Order: sequence, then structure tokens, then C-alpha cells
Amino acid sequence: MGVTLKDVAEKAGVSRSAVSRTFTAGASVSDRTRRKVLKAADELGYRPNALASSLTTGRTKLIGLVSNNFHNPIFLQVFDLFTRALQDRGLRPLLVNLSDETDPEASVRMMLSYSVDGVIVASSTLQPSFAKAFRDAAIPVVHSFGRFASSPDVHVVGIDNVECGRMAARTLVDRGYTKVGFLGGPDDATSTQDRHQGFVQVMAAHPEIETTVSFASAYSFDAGRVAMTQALMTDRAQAYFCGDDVTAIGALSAVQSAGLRVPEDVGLMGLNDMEMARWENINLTTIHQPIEQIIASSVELVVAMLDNPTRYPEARLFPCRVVERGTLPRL
Amino acid sequence: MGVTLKDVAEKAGVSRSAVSRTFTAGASVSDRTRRKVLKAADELGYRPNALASSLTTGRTKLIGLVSNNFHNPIFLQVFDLFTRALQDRGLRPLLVNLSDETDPEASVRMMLSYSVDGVIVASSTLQPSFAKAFRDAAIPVVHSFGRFASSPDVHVVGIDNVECGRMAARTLVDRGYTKVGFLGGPDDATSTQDRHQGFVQVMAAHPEIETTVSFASAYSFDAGRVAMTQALMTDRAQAYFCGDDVTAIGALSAVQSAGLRVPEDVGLMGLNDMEMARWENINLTTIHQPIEQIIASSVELVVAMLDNPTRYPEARLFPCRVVERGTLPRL
DNA sequence: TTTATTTTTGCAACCGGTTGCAAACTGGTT
DNA sequence: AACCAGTTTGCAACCGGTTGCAAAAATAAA
Repeated sequence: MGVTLKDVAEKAGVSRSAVSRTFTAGASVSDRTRRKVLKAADELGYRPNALASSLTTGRTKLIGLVSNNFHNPIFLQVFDLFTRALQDRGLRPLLVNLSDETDPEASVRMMLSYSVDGVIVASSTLQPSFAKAFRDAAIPVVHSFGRFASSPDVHVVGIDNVECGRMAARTLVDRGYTKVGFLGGPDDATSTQDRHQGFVQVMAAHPEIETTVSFASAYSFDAGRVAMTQALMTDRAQAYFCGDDVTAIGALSAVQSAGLRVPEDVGLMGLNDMEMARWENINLTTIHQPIEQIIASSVELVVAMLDNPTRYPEARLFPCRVVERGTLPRL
Repeated sequence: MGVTLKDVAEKAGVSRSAVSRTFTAGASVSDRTRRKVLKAADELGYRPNALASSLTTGRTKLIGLVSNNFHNPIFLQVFDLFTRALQDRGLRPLLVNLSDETDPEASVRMMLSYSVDGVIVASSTLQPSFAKAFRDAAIPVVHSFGRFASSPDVHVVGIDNVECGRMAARTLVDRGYTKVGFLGGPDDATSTQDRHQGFVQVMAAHPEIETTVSFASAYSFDAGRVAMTQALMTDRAQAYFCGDDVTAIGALSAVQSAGLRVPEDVGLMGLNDMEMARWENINLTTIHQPIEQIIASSVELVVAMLDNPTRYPEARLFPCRVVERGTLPRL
């Protein structure tokens, strides 16, 4: 159906190689033939077939963008930033939704059969088999928002969740709360585990402060609401460090439904600093996660690995900071 | 690097065609050779190269999923549903972010050069040049959430926005409000224009009811908040039909910031019925847009067009309904 | 067993490009 | 005019598959 190299070559009266070369950056073609070719190509409406060329060059410029997180609003921002960053570098995101129903093995097979040049996994957890399959195929993998490990077996870009847990605990301590709560995300998420670890680390040094711990079943509004409702019914703390912003918003809703006020009766602190946290009717004090930097760095890293797929794995961590808003006043 | 057809053929002691045929559904191979081939393929870890085969079959199973809407939380759900629906049918979404900075022509060229089998545009507006480029290339295009037109020039799946405007107006009238407002989305969006048209159509039949009209600069929290702040300062209505849910939430925030209460002082109505509208601290009365159906139908349609790209264009519309929550009581 | 029919198989060309290599041009020196 | 180095060009093989076609093998009918 489409116009091919051959058509252009015939029309321009040159060889197919000449046409190919005019469309390959840095190939040797004289100005005269280049002009002839471009003219013919233009008249015919020729577009090089990226997939055919990938066959010989071994590069598809496709990047698998894998996530299982299609419910947390922050991920819309994540997709926005990723797609733009990739597009800016001439790479194409092949979006893979790794929901519970989809077989991870099948996803891997699919990406291999499409010869993706690299894979970015944007989710807090990553099954080892995933990483292994791509390593075997010498395909770069970057785990964005992944778990920090001092000796990672796959490239990780993200934050130090343990340190975030510490930061949250220190903030609560500094503000003078004497009974605080860790209301984490799902306890099977490594991010939750790490934040929890950091949190209790700091609290252990403050035996005078009472600490409660509970977990929401997911990083979601509903789970946050349920967990907070539960927490309010048992022994309520003065302030809670929540799993993330959306959990915190769920918690906020639970507090209000219980006839209590934020922050007068219950203080709240989130994590992520998603756009919604700035909304005036939420105005959430939270820990800012530098997602722009994480994403820019992830893309940079995957691009660097294109030329060197077996590059020694590293963990790139970005510092977080507390963003002061209205839900966690100094006592 | 990878294991190829040839490797498997040699190992299995058969021709390359035989191998190809065992991996092509409905091809003629005897059980005996099929088994030999599968065994060899398994031992070698062979994966057919989807892109190489696309060269001869003319099918890539890639579907361009285009959107410019990476800020409205409802689109996360849209992407979730699209990716899953496509994956379920063995199609792969190539995500294209058509933000303001990206050149639409370049996006079209890109998709053509990757030989996408079809394109789904998920956004309220679609430039005609886009549709034309793909029609010229005989590539199916479906415009999801697009404008209804009685004679569409491209396949459209969505809702009847004019009717939604009418429905909103009727609801406000029924509930006994005597001064109502249309607080639309951006007035250059066709969806806004259509809803506005339907709204005033109905209100024209009720001269006893005072009607104000204003527009937010975008379908976003901030724009909704700004527009509502403005509306409150001029002549405030008893209830507003907002551009969409996220605009309505912005408006809600503005009302609260102004020291007024929802719904006692100001009634609000959104459109979309996104997850957040159910959140207890929002609890928005809204018009439900059946996005699951719209997406399922869009994918169905694009699949049907794979076999018949020049299929006569149609508009598939799904009915909306008012979802009763807490922001728009009967007066 | 022979013949007719159906199924399976391999050959070879092709899909739309890329690229190593040697031949054909350039232009500049001597 | 002869020689040389540097460019430009086309040939032909290749990337990893698919497929029409005719030959070969298997099965059914006579």
C-alpha cells in the first residue's frame, strides 16, 4: 500500500541504497543526489518504515513502559512526564498495564517479541523474574520508584523510603506531638515496609512518645479511609503519617465523617506531593517526592544503557522534603 | 543476539517454513513436525519477532493511543481501561502524548512510520488534519469522547453532549432552583459548546428562571476554582452545572473558601462521575458518563475496522444519567 | 497394487529497509 | 597526463520472518 524505498529510488533515478542513505543521519550522499531523492520522496509522500529498518539496525526505539498502578492519580502525572521525556528523545512508549489479571510472563514475552530497546517499570514493586528475563536478553531495565538497595541487581531510580520514614517521624516529633501514628500503605509493598522501618527507627529513640502502627490495604482513597476509621475507633493518635497523599485524603475524609476536624483534632501528613495535595480544600502537609527528577533521570539512564546494556547497576536516589501546608500544625 | 527461525529450523531438522507455520495459527503442519519444532524452540528459547512478521503480514498489532489530556484524573481510568481492553485482544498501545508542545504532524508521521494498525484518539477535540492523514493511509481512526455529529467524517464513540446539557438544565429546573448557572469548561472545547447549547435550549423554555453563563479556562481544578470565585463575586446563582467533575471540585473549593456551604448556599453538579466524585468529602452529584462502555465500544470498533478500514463512519453514543449525591438537593 | 485425492513440506521470492565492499567518480598534486 | 586520496555510488547479501507454488508424502478409493 505505502510508498517504499524502491518507488522513490526509481522515481529519483538512483539506487535504493542512495535513498536509504539520504534518510540515515551521517551517511555519505552527495548534495545532488540527496536533493533528487528528497524531491522524489516528497512528491510520492514517502515515509521510511521504522520497523523494517529496525530489522537490520537492531533498534526499534520502542520502550516498554510498564506499570500496575492505574488507580493512584499521581500516576497520570507519571505517564505524562514519561511520555514527553521519551518522545523528546525520539523514543516511543509501548504501554503495558500489568494489572492483577495479566500474566507478567506474557508481558515479558510480548515486549521481547516487539524487540523493545529498553524497559521502564514504574511501580513500587518488581518481580525478580521480570528483571531476569530482560537481563538474559540484554535489554536495559530501569525500575523507577523502586526500592533502594545498596547493591541493586537492576537499575533503580527513586527515593530512599527508609529516610522518608525517618523524616516523617522527625517532623512529628519536632512539632511536639506526644502520640503519633504510622498509617502506612499495604504492608506487602516494599515502599511501605521501608517507610515503616525508618519511622520506628526514629521513634525508638523517643520512648516518651506513644506510637501506633497500622496499614491500609492499598495506596488508595478507600483503603485510607477504612484504615483511619479503624484507627479512630481504637486508640486515636494526635497525628498520622499516611501511606501516601491519596491514602491521606481518604484518612482526611474519615476524620471529617467522624465529626472531627483536621488539623485541630487530628493532624495528617502524606507523601508524594501530588497536584491534589495543593487543592485548597485538601491543603495537605506532605513529603515531596521529586517525580520530575526521577522520571528525567530514569529516561536518561535508559538512554545511556542503550549503548551499554550491561552497564553496572546503580541506584539513583533523590532527596525528599517536607512541604508545609495546613494539616500538621506545630502543637 | 536472539534465537531466530533459522536456528530453530536447523535444530529441529526442518525447513524455515515449517517453523514459521507452527507459529502461525491455522497453517498446515503435521503433528509430528509441530512437536519437533516446539521442542527445539523451547530448548532454544525462541520467540517469534513480531516486527519482522509484520513486514509481510502487514499487521503490527500496534494501536496508536493518542491523548492530550494528561491532567484530568479521569484519564487515568481511561488509560487503564484502554490498555486492558487492547491487551485482551492482543493489541499493543503505542502511547502518544499530544501536549501543546508536540507537533501533531510529527505524531502522525511517527505513527505511520511505525505502521500502527489503528489509532484511537481519546480527547474531546481532534484536528481534521489528523483524521485526514490516517484516512489517506487507510488506517482506522476512532475518536473516543469525540463530538457527536449526525454525519461524522470519522468514527466517534461518546456521549451526546447537547443532551447532557439539556439533562443538567432539566435537573436544575426540576429541583426548583430559580437562579441557575452554567459554569462550563473551556469555551473552545466542542464538548463545552455542545453542553452549553443544550443547557440554554432548555432554559429558554423557562424564562422565569434566571440563568448565568461563564466558562472555566480548562477542565481543571484550578480553572474551576477561579471561575467559581469570579461567579460568586458577580451575581451568584443557587446552583451550577459545572464543566466536569474536576471543575466542580475546584468550584466546591472556591465556595468553601468564600465561607459558603455546599449545598446549603450553593448547589453543584458535575459531569463524568469519576471515582473521586464518590469520595465522601466530595460526594458530588453528577452526570454519569459510561466510560467503560465507551472504551469497550471504541476498541471493538477499531478491531472491526482492521478488516475493513474504509467502513462507513458512524457515531456511537451512550446515554448518560444523573447520579444523585449530596451537592444538589431538591429545594 | 495402482490411481486419485488430500495433506504436508521445502524452495525461493518477497516484505522494506541497511550496509560492507569494490568500482566509479571527484578534485588536487606532481 | 599520470597518480593519489577522499567521496560517492550501486551491487548484493542480509535482517527475521511469510507465503505461493510445485514436488513429495500420506491417505483414500478403485
